[in-house]
Amino acid sequence: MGIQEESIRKGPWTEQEDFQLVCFVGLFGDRRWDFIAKVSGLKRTGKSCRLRWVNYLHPGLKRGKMTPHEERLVLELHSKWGNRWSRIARKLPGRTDNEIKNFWRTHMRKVAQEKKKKDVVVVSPSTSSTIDSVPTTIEIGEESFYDSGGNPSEEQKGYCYTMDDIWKDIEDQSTNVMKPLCDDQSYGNFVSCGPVVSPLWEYGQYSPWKTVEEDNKLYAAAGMNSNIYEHGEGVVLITQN
DNA sequence: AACCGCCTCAACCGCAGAAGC
DNA sequence: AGCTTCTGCGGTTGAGGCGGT
Repeated sequence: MGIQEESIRKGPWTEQEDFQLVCFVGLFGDRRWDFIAKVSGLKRTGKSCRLRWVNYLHPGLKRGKMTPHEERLVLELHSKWGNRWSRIARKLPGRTDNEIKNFWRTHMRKVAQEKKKKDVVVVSPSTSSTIDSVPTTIEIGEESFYDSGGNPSEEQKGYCYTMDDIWKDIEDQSTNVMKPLCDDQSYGNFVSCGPVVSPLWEYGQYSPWKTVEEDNKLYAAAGMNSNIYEHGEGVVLITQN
């Protein structure tokens, strides 16, 4: 309570705020969010800063629609782990738990609606609080997935772990367009990661900044000597700190 | 052109566990 | 060992966009 909390900003982030956050994460790394929130002058909570970074500003993020492979992987992993979104996200480089969560909700809604249309009656003891109409059994093509309703059974019995092929596919795809960042994911470590592919922001649509020039300015202002090249559908960022 | 309903996704909240002191 | 602070996770919400009528 008090004066401090009254001045805390909420809601959508502005370009200026993004800029400040990128600068300070560049300086101090992506840890100690309360500290970053304080020293950056952002009237945001550390939590809010972290979320903005993780879900939107992180340079390893892959934007845009999920590929069929990714969708399939999400479904498979959800059938295995339930609503462990962050755990699932770790298996999809460049995707956030939030993104996967959103995808799942959308997906489940669609499935539920299609089920309704087909007039298939499914008993639903699901404990999910968000998707009431989600059936326990979801049929996609020839396969079935079991919604654990956020109460996953670790390694479902009888489940054959055959994700390797799918995962390999994803990796093969992703090596051309993006690489996961190394463990220490601060901007300051770009160089040690070698050339790093930037977020696949589509300018004017996903990028918080509108042009390559603006991006270069931003990273330069953040103390990062970088060159951004447009490359097909995405944008490649090479830092030379 | 205006309205309406649905969909998407960014951002919030509360909670739990980890880490630090 | 116990308290405080930080971090991460999962659930939820609401604004804005979009398509249909």
